[in-house]
Amino acid sequence: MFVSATPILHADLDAFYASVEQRDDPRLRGRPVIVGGGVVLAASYEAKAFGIRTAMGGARALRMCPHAIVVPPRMSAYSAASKAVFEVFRDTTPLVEGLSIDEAFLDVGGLHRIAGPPEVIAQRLRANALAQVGLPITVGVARTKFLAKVASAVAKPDGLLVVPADRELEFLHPLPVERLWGVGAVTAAKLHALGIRTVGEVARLDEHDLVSILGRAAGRHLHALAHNRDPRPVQVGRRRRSIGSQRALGRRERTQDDLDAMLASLIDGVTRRLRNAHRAARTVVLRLRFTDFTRATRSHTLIHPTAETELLLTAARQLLVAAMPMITNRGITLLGVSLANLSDEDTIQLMLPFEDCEPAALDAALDHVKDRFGSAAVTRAAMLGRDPGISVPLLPD
DNA sequence: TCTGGGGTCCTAGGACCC
DNA sequence: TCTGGGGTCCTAGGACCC
Repeated sequence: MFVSATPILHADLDAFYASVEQRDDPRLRGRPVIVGGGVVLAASYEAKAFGIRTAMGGARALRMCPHAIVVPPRMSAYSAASKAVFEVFRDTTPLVEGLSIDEAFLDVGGLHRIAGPPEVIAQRLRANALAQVGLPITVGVARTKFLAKVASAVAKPDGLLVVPADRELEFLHPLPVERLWGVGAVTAAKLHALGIRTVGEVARLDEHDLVSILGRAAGRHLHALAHNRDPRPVQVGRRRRSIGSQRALGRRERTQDDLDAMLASLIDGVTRRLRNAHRAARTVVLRLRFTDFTRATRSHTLIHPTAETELLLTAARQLLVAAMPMITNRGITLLGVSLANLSDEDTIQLMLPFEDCEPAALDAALDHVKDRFGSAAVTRAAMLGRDPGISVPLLPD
């Protein structure tokens, strides 16, 4: 009996921001559109035909295509469009794993009987996205996530590509190494230096050799992908692991007061998003970029997670003050902040040093927490073993 | 007009603990 | 007393992705 392997769809919106602009303004349709200003955030396929690429400087892009239309980004419109498309995805199957604002994996393994074969499902998905949201999507279909993603990249724009289970390596091995997920400029250069240009050539390498060239994780990862071994399932409900915000500053000199004000506004925005997401953070990361394009990060981890602006701002300020000599020396061009080590907002955990975990000390800590949060609903948790602590469900203000 | 803004994951060293 | 192994956490940096 034929048992079909779990088919996975990778759905990818084409030139996402630019497509939204063309959808919302008929005058932009069929014309080269650049979203962004100083830097190209997205380019329509008409613009890409002139060689314009994402992250390219705006001036250079306009030299390549002087009649391109430049529109400022409208992030809220893209966010709304993304939500609408993800609704279409979830109407197809509940097993949707979002990868970014404009792409997702769909596990359609159990759907054959009710919805037909994967290519039919994929075709319908494309039609629905276009009819219901007005945006073109490209879909790749394969037995593994990785191959589905490669297939959609090969098929775009506005395409559909199914990689049959018995033709996988035939499809994969002639492709350039850059198609492997996780191969960027640096890794590609390393491989090229060894005369390795195709996925098939990577597949002929020993895993051990690949690890010695690229490091443990990257080596193993690439070796597996080159043989199309990718057992990762589609995961629903993955949670964000950090929230951040940054601002490019140009090359002007900045005083510490300028930077401090900017930091306050970054923290304000980011903590707002944190609270909206009902999360709390334990680690504050300060991100810096300098005139020579070197970067630095400075981080501090708090004893317990918080979503309070003041606490996080204080920590960020201390990092900034400590970094001032470096900033003065090298000239800052970007200031950013990101919050990591996220947890759910409705619970905070107080971790006590092991030696303090006698009943009396725990009771004292409990009282402190009750004072602080005025909560009668404080519960003790995880008091045994190596990780004693107190878990506190926060009451709404 | 040299290079935006949002993320993820991995590595490596030091501190600390058992 | 000395040495060592194994584990976790924190910090900083780097590669990569869209």
